[in-house]
Amino acid sequence: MNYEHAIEALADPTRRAIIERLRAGALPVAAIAADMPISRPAVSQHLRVLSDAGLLTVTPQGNRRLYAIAPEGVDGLRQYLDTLWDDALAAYARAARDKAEGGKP
Amino acid sequence: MNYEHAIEALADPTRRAIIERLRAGALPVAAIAADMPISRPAVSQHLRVLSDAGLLTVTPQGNRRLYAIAPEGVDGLRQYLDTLWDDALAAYARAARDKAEGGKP
DNA sequence: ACTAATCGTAAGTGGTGACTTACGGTAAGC
DNA sequence: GCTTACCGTAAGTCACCACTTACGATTAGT
Repeated sequence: MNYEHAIEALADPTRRAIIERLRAGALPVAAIAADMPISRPAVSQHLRVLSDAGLLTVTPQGNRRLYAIAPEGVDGLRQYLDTLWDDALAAYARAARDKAEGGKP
Repeated sequence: MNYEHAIEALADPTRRAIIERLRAGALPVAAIAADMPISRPAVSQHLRVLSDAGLLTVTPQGNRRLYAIAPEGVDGLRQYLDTLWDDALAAYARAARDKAEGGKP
C-alpha cells in the first residue's frame, strides 16, 4: 500500500543488511543479530520498522519469531519505480524532440 | 551505479515531491521552489543530493539551470528491487514447500 | 515448579541531516 | 556599465533517528 514507508525503511544501511541477510530465507532475531556489529535490541527495532513498512512478515514459532521478506511490500516499490521510469523516459524523449524541432523552425 | 545513494536520496519526502514535480519534464530551480513550503536554497540543496545520487541531470541554459529526471538512475534502483523480488519469491515458495513436506514425513 | 532461552520495549544519549538567513557569482536587459 | 534576476554555497540551529543498557514477558526444557 504505502511505498513511502518502504523506501524510508530501506534508506538505512543496517536495514538493507538485514534484508540481504533474509534473502536466502526466514531467520529468527538471534541469527540475524549474530553476524552484525550492533546489539540484538537494535536489530529488533529495525525489524519493527521493516515489518511496519510491509517489507517483512513475522511468524511466531514456539519460543522464537521468524522474519521473512514480504514479496508484496517489495512489489509496491517496484510498481512506483516502474511508473517513475516510464514518465522519465517520456519526458526525456519529448525534450529531445522539442530540441530537434527548435533547431529548424 | 550506486542504488544505495539513490534510495537514500528518495527517502526524504521533500525530495520525492521534487521528483514528482519533475515527472512532466525539466524545470528550473525557481519553478520547483515556487509551490513548495520551503526556501529556494533548501530546494537547491535537495537538488544537489538528487543529482549526486544520479537521479537528476543538470543542463545550464543561459541564466538558469534545468533539472530533469535521469532515467538511468531510476533504472539502477529498479534492477535492485527486481532481484530482491525474485529472491523473496523463491524463498517464499521454498518455505511453503518445506512446510508441506514437513507435514508428512 | 524452576531455570534458561528468546525476544520486545522503555529510557536515555550522540550524531546526522533538513532547514533558515546571509552572501557571492554569473548571465540577461535597459 | 549598471541594475536585475537566477542560482549555489557557508554558517548556524533544531529535531529526529540509530544505538546502548536495563527490564519484563513468554516459552521450552528438566
